[in-house]
Amino acid sequence: MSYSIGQVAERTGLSAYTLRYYEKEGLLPFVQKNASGLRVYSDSDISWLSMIECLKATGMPIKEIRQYIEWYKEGDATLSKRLELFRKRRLTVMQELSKLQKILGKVEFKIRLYEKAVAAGSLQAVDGSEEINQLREELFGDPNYFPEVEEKKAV
Amino acid sequence: MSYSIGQVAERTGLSAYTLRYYEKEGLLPFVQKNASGLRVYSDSDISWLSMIECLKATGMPIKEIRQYIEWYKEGDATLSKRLELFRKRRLTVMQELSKLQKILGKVEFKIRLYEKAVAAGSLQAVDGSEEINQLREELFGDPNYFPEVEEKKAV
DNA sequence: CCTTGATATAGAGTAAACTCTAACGTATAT
DNA sequence: ATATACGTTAGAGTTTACTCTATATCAAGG
Repeated sequence: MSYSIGQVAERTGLSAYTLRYYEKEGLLPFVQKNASGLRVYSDSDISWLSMIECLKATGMPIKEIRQYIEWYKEGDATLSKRLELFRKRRLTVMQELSKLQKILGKVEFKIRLYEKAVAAGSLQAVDGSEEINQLREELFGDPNYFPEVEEKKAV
Repeated sequence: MSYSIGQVAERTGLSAYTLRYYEKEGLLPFVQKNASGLRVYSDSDISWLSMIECLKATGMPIKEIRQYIEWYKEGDATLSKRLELFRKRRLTVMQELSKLQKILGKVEFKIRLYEKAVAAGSLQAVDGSEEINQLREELFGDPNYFPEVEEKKAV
């Protein structure tokens, strides 16, 4: 099947502006144009977009995604570079997952705190309480925790 | 304890530029200045920074963090607004976690694919294979999956 | 043929979150 | 007391990823 830019925009949730921008940035080197210069997207282009969105979701900037696509175009000589790239992405995603788990714990602590505060009609009445302090201790240990700095200390 | 801007930068991993920027944006309304105009940070300011970094990690923009801080300054009248804010943050983080889990699956699929390709010395030799196609099917169903669009369909 | 709507290009504009510069004041160790 | 490091402000600059504008061409129905 083949698709117009509008159809691809509809299907992917990206705007036509964004699709042209991606192409200009070298992320979609395989999109064809017809005799009148209109873009014609194939199913393969849709797959590429799906992969691009995946890499973007791992926190990868557009420049690096272009690098991956250039490696792809260079063929089997770059297989191990691409493997290494995906391994790095896996590490990034796993770190982000564990960071977000901790963040979720902190947010849930705040929800419990504010549920109590709303019930009591006052934040001060509950913030220093035994129960809340113990919970805070369990969740954080150090109440002022800066993960970025901890990582540097660990290295 | 009290700290200079440089000490806070060291401790939090944020630059002094960023700390001043946060203050200008209304995120740190409690930082004091001494007689000569130098900033003096307290432990409470460090706690606020820890909370700000937490909210930022949930994907919250600075404008909305300022809103939260303004609600805090308004006192107990805004308790339920703040509770609602944290509940929304919890939802956002949970959605991001589940998105990242899916992304991780896709990245791990690519790693397996490229491990085989590196071993075979060729991507084509493995990409269409039974084993890989089955794995792809199990992992994705639809090979071109656009979560943002799916969400819209679901609503 | 004409209108309407989609698409083309080049290039300007936007938003967020920093990041830095310039010119000047403060703190402290020799 | 003076060099050096650290801090102040206002405001300009940067980066990323879009997002839009202006102007022109293309496609399809009446």
